Amino acid sequence: MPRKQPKPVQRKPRTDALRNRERILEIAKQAFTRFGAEASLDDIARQAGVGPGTLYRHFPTRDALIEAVYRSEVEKMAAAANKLAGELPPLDALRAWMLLFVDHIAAKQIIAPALNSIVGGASKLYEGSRGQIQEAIDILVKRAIKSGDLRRDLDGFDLLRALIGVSHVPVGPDWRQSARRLVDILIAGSRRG
Amino acid sequence: MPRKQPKPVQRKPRTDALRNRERILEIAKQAFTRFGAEASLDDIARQAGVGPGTLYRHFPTRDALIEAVYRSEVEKMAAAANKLAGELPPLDALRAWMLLFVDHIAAKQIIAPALNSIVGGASKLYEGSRGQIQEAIDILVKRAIKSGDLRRDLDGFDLLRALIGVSHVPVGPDWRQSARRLVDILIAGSRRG
DNA sequence: ACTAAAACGGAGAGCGTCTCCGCATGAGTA
DNA sequence: TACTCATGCGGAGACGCTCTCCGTTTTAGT
Repeated sequence: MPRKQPKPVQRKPRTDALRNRERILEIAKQAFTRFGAEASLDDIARQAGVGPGTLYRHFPTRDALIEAVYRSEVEKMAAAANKLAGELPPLDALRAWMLLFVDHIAAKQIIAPALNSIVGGASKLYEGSRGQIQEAIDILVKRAIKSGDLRRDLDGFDLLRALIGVSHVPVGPDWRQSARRLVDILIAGSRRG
Repeated sequence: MPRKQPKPVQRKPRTDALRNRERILEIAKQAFTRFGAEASLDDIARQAGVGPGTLYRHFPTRDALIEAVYRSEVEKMAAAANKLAGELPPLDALRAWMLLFVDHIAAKQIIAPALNSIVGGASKLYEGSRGQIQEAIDILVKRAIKSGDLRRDLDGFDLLRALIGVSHVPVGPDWRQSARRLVDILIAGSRRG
């Protein structure tokens, strides 16, 4: 009998690793906001005071970094869905969430390509975030279908795609109004016919 | 008195120039379809049998090339709008055009980022194509408003954005169905309330 | 045929991505 | 505290892409 089992150790992650991870995320957030999703990763690493190797170890792909940066936003949207579902009538809740979604995006225009990656990304990496957002809108849609407000054949994902489209096309000053109009159209068109 | 005026010459463009331009467009079309809007321009040049310099002289920016490649598609969409407007009742024409739009895009999935550039692009270069597409949908929307089928506050551009959104998010096998569902929703939501 | 304008195309500067691996550091242990 | 080795660091460098510059070639016009 071995006295020391191979120890399924899960050593505490090193503090410098954690520190670096945070630094990178912080800088990346700024960089993506300033320069869009194309920001130079080596630049981010440099500004964060780490080597490129470190950045790539933490986030193997650009997409992984993007997802990490926006993960908290995604989680906020998911939380909001639950909250709204508990507070408002089905249809109002859905409308409120959709408006929240576009507002949220309008606030940080740059998020759009990122979101696109998250929702559409083929990579397994996104499964998590995509799942969360999809779940969020599904909760609201299903509830509104059950209550009889919406057509039975409605798919939340379709709405999501339309929303992303709106946020994707860069646009002038009437951004917000345009977005609201579209949400109205989508909701109106989603009602039980 | 100068015997020879500076001759406002408009020399016939050299045949090799034209030939190269066509070659580049042809290859670029294939490349964008295969690899998306990120396809390597030097590669395109190489395959077209010209130097990078030649490609860049004809199309100073990647966007310029993209627009040139898809210009004919844009023109097709514009022509279709006119044709449909003359053949179908207002609402049917609009629906048909929207379906055509997504089908057209579904066929060459890769077109989406390009379209995005064309519609949203800040650069003056796009003015032409954007104008054409916007005009196309506006014709149909305005007609349907006039006939009383659609809400008066509808903006064709809003619909366009939604459509682009749909085409933008890469998606699996149910692409087409999803697109049709969304068109239905948009049309239903656009009716006079 | 001749010539000047037009177009070509490739070498190369510059930037970005991403990997590899020798070295530094800090978590566990006594 | 001292030791040790897994863990993490970071920079050098290979590679690919974009875009420019400029000497050479080609062609339209005469």
